[in-house]
Amino acid sequence: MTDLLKNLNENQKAAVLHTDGPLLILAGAGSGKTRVITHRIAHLISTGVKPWNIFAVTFTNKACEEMKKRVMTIVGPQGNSVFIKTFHSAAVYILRRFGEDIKIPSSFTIYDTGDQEDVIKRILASMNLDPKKVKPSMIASKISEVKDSERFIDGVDVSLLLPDYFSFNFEEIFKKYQEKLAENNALDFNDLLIKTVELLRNSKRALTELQRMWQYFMIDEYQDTNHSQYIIAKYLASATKNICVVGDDDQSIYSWRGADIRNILTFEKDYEKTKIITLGENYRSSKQILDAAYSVIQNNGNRKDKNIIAFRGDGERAVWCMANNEYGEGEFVVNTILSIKSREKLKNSDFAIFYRTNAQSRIFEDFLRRENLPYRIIGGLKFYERKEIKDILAYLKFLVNPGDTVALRRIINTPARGIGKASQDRIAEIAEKENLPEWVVIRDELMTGRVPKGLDDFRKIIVKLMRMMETVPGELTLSQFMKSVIDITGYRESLREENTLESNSRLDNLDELLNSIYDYEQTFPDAAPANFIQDISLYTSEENPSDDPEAKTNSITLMTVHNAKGLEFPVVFLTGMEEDTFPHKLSVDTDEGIEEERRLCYVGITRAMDRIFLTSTDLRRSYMGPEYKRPSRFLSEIPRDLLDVKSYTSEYSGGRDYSGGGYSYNGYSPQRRESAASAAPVKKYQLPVEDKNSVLPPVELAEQQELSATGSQFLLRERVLHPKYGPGRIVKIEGSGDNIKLTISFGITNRVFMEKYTPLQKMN
DNA sequence: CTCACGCTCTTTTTT
DNA sequence: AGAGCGTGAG
Repeated sequence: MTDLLKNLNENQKAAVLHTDGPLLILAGAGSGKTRVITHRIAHLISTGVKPWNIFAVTFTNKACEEMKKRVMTIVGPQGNSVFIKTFHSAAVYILRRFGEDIKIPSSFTIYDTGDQEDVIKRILASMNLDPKKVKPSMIASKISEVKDSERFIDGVDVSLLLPDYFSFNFEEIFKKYQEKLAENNALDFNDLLIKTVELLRNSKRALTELQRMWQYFMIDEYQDTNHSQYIIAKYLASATKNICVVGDDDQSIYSWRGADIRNILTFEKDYEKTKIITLGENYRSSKQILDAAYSVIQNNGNRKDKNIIAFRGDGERAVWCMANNEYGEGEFVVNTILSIKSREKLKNSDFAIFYRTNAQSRIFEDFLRRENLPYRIIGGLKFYERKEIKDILAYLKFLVNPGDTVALRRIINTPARGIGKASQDRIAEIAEKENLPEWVVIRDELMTGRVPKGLDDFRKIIVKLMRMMETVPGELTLSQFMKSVIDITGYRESLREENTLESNSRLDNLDELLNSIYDYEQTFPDAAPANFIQDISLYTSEENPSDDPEAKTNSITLMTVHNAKGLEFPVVFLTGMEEDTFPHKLSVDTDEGIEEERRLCYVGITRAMDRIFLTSTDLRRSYMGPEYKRPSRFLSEIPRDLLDVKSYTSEYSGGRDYSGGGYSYNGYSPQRRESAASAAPVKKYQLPVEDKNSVLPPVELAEQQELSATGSQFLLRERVLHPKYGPGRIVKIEGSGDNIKLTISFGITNRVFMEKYTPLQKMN
């Protein structure tokens, strides 16, 4: 067992050896935190603690997976018996076992954000509120915010928690929402935690039982816990007080979700005789990277200053590359990857591209595909959020829980059976009047008047599937049953008939779903449909289930900075380092907002082991049109001697253009070209000729603008007056002679005209 | 009732 | 650039 401690420093050792009593580990980035946790688990087991007596929770699915993997490598198969979960899945486990004590049937389903919004939409409709003026997503996040709040969890009435500035009755919506969920036997993400708190408060039996089972607690990312998570931990650990929490206030990035940084700052007050251990040595990043990261985070006022010691040598300087636009940024990133790969023996999986928002991923994907570089995206468009997957899972949800009207609405006319809105409303009406579930109205054929033919089909399909499901698992495996669901409902058939590119990809996705169910039942052979449904809802942040392991290890990773927490890569690209992108526009108004963005930036930089590239653009297109960008303030917080500044200009524009006069200019004039040492352009793309000039050139390059060689009487970028559309600007000239086509931008929209037939007037 | 088309609005991070 | 909605034809 001395082996276990061999590769640890003094503080890490102390943390591993302190097994009994409260322990607070302040673990800076790269300080070997996960290592300590896993070794600590191994050490506990080696001293005779049973694996199933250990409870370890992390915050995200990915971190959880990582921890499981690493525990398994150290302790072997008995690692399987250690309870390692996310907070939410731990809550599901607890509620499934003991929820009956507070009247939560164990068959409850979990509503994700989409389901929540469906419920809210229907409530808004019933209250005659315009979903355009009152956005369901806004209501959903407000509801979530209330439910996350400390006072709500401590029992304060909703009416006292609501701001009074709403033009509508929020309280009524809230109450109806809660009723609807109860009616549907559903819990949302907040409920999982809240109900667990309620259970632990009210069920002595549950608490005793759980406390007997779990005697050692470990909570990772403690700075990200919200109030209910804090309470849950407190209840569970109250018997033994063997609680070890790990965190770093500099990496708190979830306050918008109710995470309360005070939980870590006051831990020592909550638990008497807390032992505090600081892990201040960074083993991950080379010194220059660490210094850059540190120079950023130092600008936060509200933090405990810590002395982070770089263990590694100086390494390479951080690079800041200013690109002319997002295509330049994408090209720079991909070129740099190719260039590094050609010089150094690095695998694709050694590279990661981070961005602030998921929407930024697309351009990187395009460039990576172009170069045939395999990549995988974490988060973003999630597999289980695809329409066809949600549809089929909605069938299963409904079969398991026929009270789930959200699922019913989803499937009743999917595929189309001629049961339209009118019929659906009538069913709901009858159900309301007779005080029966909607499904019973359908099942017992209580509908009067004109009954759509398809309704009878639907009834038969559901009854048949319900009978079939009774034989699962047993006669039928879950995956066999799900295959039947896809077939019997006619879903597969309707996609086959469509026979488009899209429908075929949907069919593929359904096969992937069946594969993932098959995998699931290998792990849990006795799993009933209900268990599967419950597990799957929490699985949403997982990547595509069919990603084969090979691809996983040989792919470049793309993800948001939030998703990057806890991970590390030899080469990191932190992209979109512009004001209003990172820090994000919606966070810049408050000091707290800025500080959280800064912590996020710190998290991003400290993921890098050997090299970090920060990129910004001068001009970025969004759906609002092109916008001039100023470099992120975080860049200016890094001293110049820690930054290698480059610039990169791409002529590629993705076949689109930036022109049209309508872009906003927020006062920044790019005066950077003097340092224009172009970075590692390994390879220029073959550009379609007509794309060549379609990027609006930077101001100082404007004079280099070539004259159009097509024989047009107009010049590129010339201002013209169109008789019908008014003033515009020529952004593209194609063809020659009588066949010249002009693309003219009028603010947001572009239109193409034949020069010959269009009476344009020059405007200069 | 369904489908297709065109219009509008979209602006963060995740369990 | 894309989703979601309303409208109008079949």
